[in-house]
Amino acid sequence: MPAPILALLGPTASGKSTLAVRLAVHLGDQGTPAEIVNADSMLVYRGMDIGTAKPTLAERCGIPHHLIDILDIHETATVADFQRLARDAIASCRERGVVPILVGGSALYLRAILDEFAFPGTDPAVRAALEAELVQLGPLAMYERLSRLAPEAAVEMQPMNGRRVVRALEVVALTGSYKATLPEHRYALPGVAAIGLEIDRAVMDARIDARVDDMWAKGLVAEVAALAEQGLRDGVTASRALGYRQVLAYLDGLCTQEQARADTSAGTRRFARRQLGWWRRDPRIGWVDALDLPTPAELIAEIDARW
RNA sequence: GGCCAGGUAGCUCAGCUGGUAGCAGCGUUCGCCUGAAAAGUGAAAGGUCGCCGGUUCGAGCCCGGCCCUGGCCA
Repeated sequence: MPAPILALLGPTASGKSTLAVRLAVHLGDQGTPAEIVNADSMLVYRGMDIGTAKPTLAERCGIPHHLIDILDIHETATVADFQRLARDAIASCRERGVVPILVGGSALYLRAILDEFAFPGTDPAVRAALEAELVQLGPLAMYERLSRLAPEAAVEMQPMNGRRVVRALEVVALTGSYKATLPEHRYALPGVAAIGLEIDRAVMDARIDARVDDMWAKGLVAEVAALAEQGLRDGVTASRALGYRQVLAYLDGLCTQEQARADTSAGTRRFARRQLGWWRRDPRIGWVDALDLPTPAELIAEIDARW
């Protein structure tokens, strides 16, 4: 009988990381070792600690955490790579009789890991050329091209969404066709129990504001300034992270520090709402109240019962 | 107390010489999403135009009074 896979998800600042560690510690005490597999797109970056609310070593309570601090800020994280790494980490846990607890707020990453998700290939040269054209010609011209090359894919897409249009054109160039819809809600891996943390909107917003203030108090600006010295601006993904992008704007003299703080808050609230949209229509998730959390024992009992 | 500016969507504002209020920005709500996803994108809902009266076929826009806000002067 294979150990189950636990997946813990929820919007930013809902308390996922803390709950995950408590669950892992509890399971360990029960004689079933558990380890945490990160499913958060930004925790992978070394040096990005304050702004990502990366759990500290002390907060990890000795529980091994996989896929944290695995990339340099100038490297580009991608779903496909992450899918492979996370599945490897999960497989490794199961081989060792360890329960993997997948924790994260990157909805696409979670789906890519747990569901039947196959990514067509990529080609850096093709991609770079298309991206250059996007800048040059604008999204509408690219969309028009896609309409000619793959009309069935184009109708599924929004003309102004240059990012998606470029990727579609890349895949068409490489394989001749492109399918633009997400797969069914069906796990590719056996034995998954997904738990979502739900939290009152007003409380969530207040927590986000408090967390952003806390990041500032802990020295986010200094962290970003130091990373900027190391080339953060060149990191395609890392430089876009919430908090980092806004502080970079401040450091570049584009806004005041107070404006950067407010923008980080607003951006994070928007992000949290977008996260919720992904999970709202996923019927497999069992929701628990983040403000009235069950004890680890209760949660495990409920998961067992539902199994 | 006097002078000036202003009171229009939750917020910031637009509104040409009076003709059923603006594809406005932000926010909110809802949606999309396959190699940057803490990214990228679409849609919708919100207004007795400070209050009262007048002029007019018709007033956010003109006239009078009142209330409120900011600035200047006393």
